Amino acid sequence: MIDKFSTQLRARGYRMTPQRLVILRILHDAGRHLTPLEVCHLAHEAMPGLTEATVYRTLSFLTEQGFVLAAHIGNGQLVYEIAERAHHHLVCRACGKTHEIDHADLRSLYEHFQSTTGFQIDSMHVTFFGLCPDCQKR
Amino acid sequence: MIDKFSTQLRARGYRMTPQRLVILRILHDAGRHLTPLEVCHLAHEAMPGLTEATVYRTLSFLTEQGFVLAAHIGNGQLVYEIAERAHHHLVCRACGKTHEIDHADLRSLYEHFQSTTGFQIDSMHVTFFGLCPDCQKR
DNA sequence: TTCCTTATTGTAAGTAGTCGCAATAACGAG
DNA sequence: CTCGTTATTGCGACTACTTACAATAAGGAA
Repeated sequence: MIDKFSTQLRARGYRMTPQRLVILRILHDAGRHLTPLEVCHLAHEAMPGLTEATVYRTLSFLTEQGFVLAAHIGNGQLVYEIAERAHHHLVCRACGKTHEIDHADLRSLYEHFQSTTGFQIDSMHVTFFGLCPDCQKR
Repeated sequence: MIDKFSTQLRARGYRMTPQRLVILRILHDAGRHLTPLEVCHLAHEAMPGLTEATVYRTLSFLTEQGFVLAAHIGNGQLVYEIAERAHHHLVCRACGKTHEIDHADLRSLYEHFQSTTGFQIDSMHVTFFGLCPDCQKR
């Protein structure tokens, strides 16, 4: 799976490096959202020489390349996740509870955008904010 | 209009201050997205004593209160806008071109969320990324 | 108007994230 | 396998943003 990433990178004129491998593996093994700082810590354990700047640069590079998905989960917090299946989140503005939603639910909206504006949307990890059922009662 | 904000703030136990007035006026007069730093500069012109920390705190406070909408427009960039009409954006990942879309286009999706998950969504300013028609050709 | 409570600000120090540049190393060519 | 090109890293300095805390001032009550 990570071999596939390497091949694709090279095909596009980029290079696979130990640093990128470490970061991909961390995101892959985590199987959940990680903040840049969490990735920094884990990466530093796995490869002490790896610097913070490289982590930030790598995360945004991998996101551009489509290997990683980025999402904003409230008050400016950015998180990253390996790009395995497209999905989205509902986050409760009050208690922070999150609910995952399938990409299929957004497909018809994206088709609508495509036909009315010509934009081909590739946001595969959108966060919507609101109130969960419990917090609506209060 | 700004009087209405003052009244609502006081009704909720908060206070209207010259700093908040300055920042609301800046966002209102701009009539477009502003970055926190743009707001800092404009606020500093309008009220030299006003500090950066206050601008950041005020923007996030006004967002919580629903007077201002925040949106992420790519690589972590956060922008603010006065909350006058709900709308969303399509942003081209390649050239940065933006296209505004009406809130009505998302209404049925939000109703779907409400009925399947119980979450009441209040994201009134979502950004979707993709490729604009021109960049798709290249 | 004056006083009192406490929300809000400024200050200053801290943390998170970015950028330019020289050194390094991936990897394709020979 | 060796070499050369150039993508990528580490470094260090910088910018963006946040936070704790004491001082200030908004605005309700008397």
